[in-house]
Amino acid sequence: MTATEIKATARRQMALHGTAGLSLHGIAREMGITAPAIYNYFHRLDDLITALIVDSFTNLANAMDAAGAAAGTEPVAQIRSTVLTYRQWAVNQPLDFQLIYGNPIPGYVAPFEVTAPLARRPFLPLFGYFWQAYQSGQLTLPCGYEAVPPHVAEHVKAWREHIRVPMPESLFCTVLTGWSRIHGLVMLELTHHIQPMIGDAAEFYEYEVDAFLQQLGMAVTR
Amino acid sequence: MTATEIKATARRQMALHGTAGLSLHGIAREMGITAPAIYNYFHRLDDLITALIVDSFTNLANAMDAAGAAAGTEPVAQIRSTVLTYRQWAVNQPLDFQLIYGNPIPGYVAPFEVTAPLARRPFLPLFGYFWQAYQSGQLTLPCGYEAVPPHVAEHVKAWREHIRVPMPESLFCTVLTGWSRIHGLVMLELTHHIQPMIGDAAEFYEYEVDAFLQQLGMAVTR
DNA sequence: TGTACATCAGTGAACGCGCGTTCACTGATGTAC
DNA sequence: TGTACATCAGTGAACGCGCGTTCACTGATGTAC
Repeated sequence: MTATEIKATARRQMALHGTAGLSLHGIAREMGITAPAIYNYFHRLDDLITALIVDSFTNLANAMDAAGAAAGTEPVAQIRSTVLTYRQWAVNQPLDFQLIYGNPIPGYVAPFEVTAPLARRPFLPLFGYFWQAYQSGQLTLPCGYEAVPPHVAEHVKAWREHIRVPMPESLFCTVLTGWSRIHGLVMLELTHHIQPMIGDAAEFYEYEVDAFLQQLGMAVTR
Repeated sequence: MTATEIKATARRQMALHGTAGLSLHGIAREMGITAPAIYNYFHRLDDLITALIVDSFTNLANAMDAAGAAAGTEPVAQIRSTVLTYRQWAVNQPLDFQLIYGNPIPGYVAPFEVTAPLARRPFLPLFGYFWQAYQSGQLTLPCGYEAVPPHVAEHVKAWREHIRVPMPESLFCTVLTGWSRIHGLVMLELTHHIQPMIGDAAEFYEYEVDAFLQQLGMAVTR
């Protein structure tokens, strides 16, 4: 038995009973061992959950990185591929996605110093792609985003240094609104709120991604 | 004691322990009664949860309706006010919002025939406002949304009849993407994923709402 | 005004269950000589 | 090749706890006569 097997079983348990339904007894039962055996691999249940969260962020980031890298060197294609992978990953392992972007698990407190940098990782390449497209003149700011409100502008100025992409605040904010647009669609799909209205969530997602890119003046060539 | 008091206590319990942390014993403890007493008001825990969900959808819809009605008769103002209320309501009672738009509660199965019509209610007036704005020529379709993909178009054609708003598929879809845009922001705010990046979530939300309206060609007068 | 009765919200004990965690232990495996 | 020992993953019993739900009950309140 290894920590990896325990985590894999935990993921199956989440799929069956939700992120809040995770339990050492339940995992042990499925593995055919006793619950205390797990303590040889994780000090506490919370540590196992943290490990699962770390894995999820890492796997999501890896999937998005790989998608971007596989899409060639054109920013439009890289962005499109990365962003389609965001949804695909969420749909493929919805519970892992819920673990990092859904309701917190009752009683569990995430160690912020561990999760905060990981939470940024999936999006760092994306900022790079957008910055590259902006510099090469392929990207124009869509209307409505010129005037960044004061508190946000101030905050973003400080934060932008972190990711070493010296893009204007308005572009930085536009990229973030792009994230929220796809995130909203994914969440509404995972909670089954949007399917009744549009039928094919994958198709609708692509439609919205392409609309966003088009609004940035980035022609989509498929 | 009334069913209303039980539900109010249940909401406080959710705020403390999350939606998945709801329990009859916990509610009874806070109310200073015994758990079986609650069975005089709700047949099962699941019925209590369903009642909470019904209340949440109703309260959200009422809040949005009131906001739209209070904003006058100009569609732009009505839309803006309704949509700002969407976030405000979520921020004011985040657990009620999680109850309807977050992870499902382990073991609980929602009665679809009850919740499905309720889930639509908050958005019906919005479709009306958009339709009105479209008819009066105040609204122009933003670029990127002209070509609705085939499966979605087919589904929407059937569905549109439900809400008796004969708008074109492309506009219907645009409105839905508007929903997903604000929904994504609210979810990222409630799970504390976007504050580190933009600082002031309320300000950023308004910025995005106004950008969306502007992209529809709807000038915002505050 | 007084008595008999029905109603019914809430009690308290109990049920079987699952939980996280501890603890002393077993028993297979590998290492040192 | 054989013996003594260390290592350590996994066991099994136990702990105190909280859970949803049932059941027979109590005791206050209101009603009928």
